[in-house]
Amino acid sequence: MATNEDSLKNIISHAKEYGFVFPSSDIYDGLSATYDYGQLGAQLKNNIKEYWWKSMVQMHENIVGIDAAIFMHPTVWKASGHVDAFNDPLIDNKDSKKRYRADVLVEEHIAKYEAKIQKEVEKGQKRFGDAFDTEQFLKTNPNVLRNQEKIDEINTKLEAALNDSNLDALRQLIIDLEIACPISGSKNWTEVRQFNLMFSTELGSVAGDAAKIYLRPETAQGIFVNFLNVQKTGRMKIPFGIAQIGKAFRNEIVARQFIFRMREFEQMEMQFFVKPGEELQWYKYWQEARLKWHNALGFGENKYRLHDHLKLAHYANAASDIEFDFPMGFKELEGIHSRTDFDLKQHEEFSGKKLRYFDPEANENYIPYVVETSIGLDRMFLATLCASYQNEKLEDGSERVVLKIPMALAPVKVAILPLVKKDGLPEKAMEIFNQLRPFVQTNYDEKDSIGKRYRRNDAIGTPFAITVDHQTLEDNTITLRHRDSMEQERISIKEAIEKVIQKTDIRSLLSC
RNA sequence: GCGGGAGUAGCUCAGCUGGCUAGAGCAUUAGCCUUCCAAGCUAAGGGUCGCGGGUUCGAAUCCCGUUUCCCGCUCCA
Repeated sequence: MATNEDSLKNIISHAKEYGFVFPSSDIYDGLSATYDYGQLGAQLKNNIKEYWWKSMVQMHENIVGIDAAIFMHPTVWKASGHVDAFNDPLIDNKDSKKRYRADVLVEEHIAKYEAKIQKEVEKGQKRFGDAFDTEQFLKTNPNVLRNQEKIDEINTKLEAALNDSNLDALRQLIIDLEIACPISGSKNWTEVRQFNLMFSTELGSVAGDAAKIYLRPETAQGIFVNFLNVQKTGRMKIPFGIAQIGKAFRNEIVARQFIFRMREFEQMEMQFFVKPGEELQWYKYWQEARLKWHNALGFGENKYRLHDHLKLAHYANAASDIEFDFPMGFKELEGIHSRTDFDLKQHEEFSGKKLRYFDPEANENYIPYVVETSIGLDRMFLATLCASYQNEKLEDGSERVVLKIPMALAPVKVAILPLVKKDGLPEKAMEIFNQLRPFVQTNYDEKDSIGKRYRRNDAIGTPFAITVDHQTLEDNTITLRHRDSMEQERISIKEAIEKVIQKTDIRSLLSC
């Protein structure tokens, strides 16, 4: 375990040292759980996006991409359920240091009374056997009535407190009921605090309830509200998908583990609209398709794990995560959800607009079902970094740190290195540099010994190095050095250029 | 939000029973050397010791507060 913790630390240091990820506002001591992507990080991130976008949009004739605004009409979040569900009243027990949802504590308390009623019913059944009339019993038994009265009373108070967002009343209710912490058994509670997972801000210069809008907590709703626009203008036929890459914001209580959980993050989502009844077979299809996408990167199948959700969100009828083996263990990387027609139906209701698809073959219209694939871009970035980072022991006993980033994703594809800084070698190297630049991200480096420059490029994951030596001036051959094997081959400049361009092309990942 | 640990140069850290101008290695820059797998030579730059306050003749070091990061709990559509 200690080694895993160390390895995340090493990766964080490495990411900062080489310009992949910096703490945001670093010179002001950073901002909690916010990070900036540096010169190499931005490049790597863009490459990941490109891989995802192309495999979704370019490789599927029935998937198109959009880019919706972060600001959306406030009612969107009422319809989606986020306003209600992303709003939790929380309370801490001061002794056990445990945190609970205040309303859940009360509900669990209510459940105790319900259990008592159930017990009475069972007792009654035993005593009276077949002659027992449950309904009659519930209406007349004094013990039951007393408990039921309690339940009703608590429920009334709980609802009143929740509806008025009266946090003090909620706390008072917990104290009056003498609810104790299940762990410590203590009744030493903090204040109840409201945690809203959505960031809000004001639209326009006049503040007020009407102008209060949210930063989107997920990108999916931007797709749902554009369902008809895209379907009509793109003449899309079901099944079809809409893809989107964009930022989302959640005011997490604790955001941690480097870029794994941030308050501002980027999602790559695709909502696939299907005929009702066919959603589960498409769900399976996308599960497999997405695993294939991950496995094409070659990190190893054992790095991934499929985790089915047992407890489903209110909108889903099937859900699973693709988990990745991060240094801190297997964690969610991508979610695949069968969202049914929940979202479109809700938007129909709240907007009053029909969000239906007319199926010409069946000659009927319906609200499509939705299968969603949703991957965290920042998590994908972290997964790539973690899987690529290796501290290798070489045969001669020395060590090297190398990022074995898949070639197509590597921020820099090739380094052009003159063996020495004289005899016209830099000039020759520059020629090659300029030839390659229009095609791939290329670095030129003439400082320090050749071995040192190789190591520097290993550390940022450059898959190829082209070394220009004296022989190059005579016969136009160079040494092509491979990052992963450290092997070298002597080939012509022309061959080397072709090889580098071909091997690092994103197309090598897209063949399906 | 609670508890634990930490914050000193770009990175990794030493110094921290208070006391000269705050150090090392690596990295960076310039020059030398010219060598196909780091760690050759010379020189230089870089730090208000996370921030604020206090104690003291004197604080990186002691005290208080605060902030950021890591770990655990918690939360996680």
